[in-house]
Amino acid sequence: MDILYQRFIDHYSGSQQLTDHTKAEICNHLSILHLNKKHVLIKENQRHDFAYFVIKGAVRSYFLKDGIEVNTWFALENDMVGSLQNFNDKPSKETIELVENSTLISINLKKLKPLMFLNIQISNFINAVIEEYALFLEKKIYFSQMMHSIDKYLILLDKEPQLFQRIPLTYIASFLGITRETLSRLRAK
Amino acid sequence: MDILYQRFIDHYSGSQQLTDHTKAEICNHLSILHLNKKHVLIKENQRHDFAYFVIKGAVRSYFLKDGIEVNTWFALENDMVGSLQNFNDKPSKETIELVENSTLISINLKKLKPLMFLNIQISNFINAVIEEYALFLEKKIYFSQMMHSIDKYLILLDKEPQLFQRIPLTYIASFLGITRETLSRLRAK
DNA sequence: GATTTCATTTGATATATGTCACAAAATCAT
DNA sequence: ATGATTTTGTGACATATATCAAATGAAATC
Repeated sequence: MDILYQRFIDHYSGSQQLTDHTKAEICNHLSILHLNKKHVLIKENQRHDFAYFVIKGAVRSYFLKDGIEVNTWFALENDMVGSLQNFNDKPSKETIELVENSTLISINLKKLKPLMFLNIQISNFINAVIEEYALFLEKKIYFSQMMHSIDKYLILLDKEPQLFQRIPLTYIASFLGITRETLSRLRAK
Repeated sequence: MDILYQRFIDHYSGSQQLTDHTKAEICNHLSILHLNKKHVLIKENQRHDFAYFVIKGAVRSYFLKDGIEVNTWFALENDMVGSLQNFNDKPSKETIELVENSTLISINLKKLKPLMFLNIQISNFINAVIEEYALFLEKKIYFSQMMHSIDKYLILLDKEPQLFQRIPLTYIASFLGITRETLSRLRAK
């Protein structure tokens, strides 16, 4: 098995030991991709069969609100990107686009998902992926309830300093829910 | 099987047909509770073994930020409340408290969770619960990214009108991330 | 390396929301 | 019912952030 696939599987198998057979079944639905900056993985309002795991690179998610891009998050190495909507055969609410030239693993959800009704290890594996995602969303919500944007800025700077090296401030400001001018002024301190 | 248990199980079994044996296994870990307004189901920073499904009543979740309650959501009939943290044996980040006298089903996570490694139907059942929760969180985040609070107010009024009948405006304002004074002024239009 | 494009910073002003103080209304407990 | 408590509404003013405009700085393209 490719070492990159191993890395993806290890990242989500947690306490559970997967048999070689299960690992092979999962790998059947994985592929490695090399794609360039600005490439769009998932388009808002479209159905897609794939989710992606970032091996190397940076990715952003955003949706359009009154014609303006609202950035919702940034994924770096070992993060998973995709849409739970897609997992349920519904159109994505977000566009997902590369911010750097990146190496990704694509996961064929359409083919992997039905296996969860046949293979309990795969069911628990998918469970782990969704659970990690839900914990991540909880953190984001907690964060978004901070009243002052200066607090949000400082926490983000503390918890995710890499973002400020790799993601344009315009996108970060949008994620924080403020204009780029305001972010610039907060930083001038 | 109690009809209320049936209602809870049906709500999450979705496409999947559960055998009577599986249903019985789940029911072993359910109980019905009648509790009064202000009763605290889950305390911030404490571990708990239970999640709850609202049969009748209203519940709020909040955490303390600089000594101030920040309300994070309100659950009504057929909603599930609890903490993913508890599901992973970690202390809850939120306090969950009844806003009305309520009837609830308690779910013993500590005992139910290990069964997901033994019974694939239970694994998929738990999967459905967590997935619905994650979709709900996604909606909340989308909502929280609305820039103007007037938009948030109007959307909430449209999508969740019952909240305004049953949940004090102070709590709703806190959830919207504005003061009660500001909410009061928005409403005066 | 020069040119174009994109990202960031700074300034002046307008607007939205917060804060504090208090009044009015609704709800609760006795 | 009555008074006490909680919830909601209104006013005056302070502050944070948005908006618009322009300058500077950095990165990509040729």
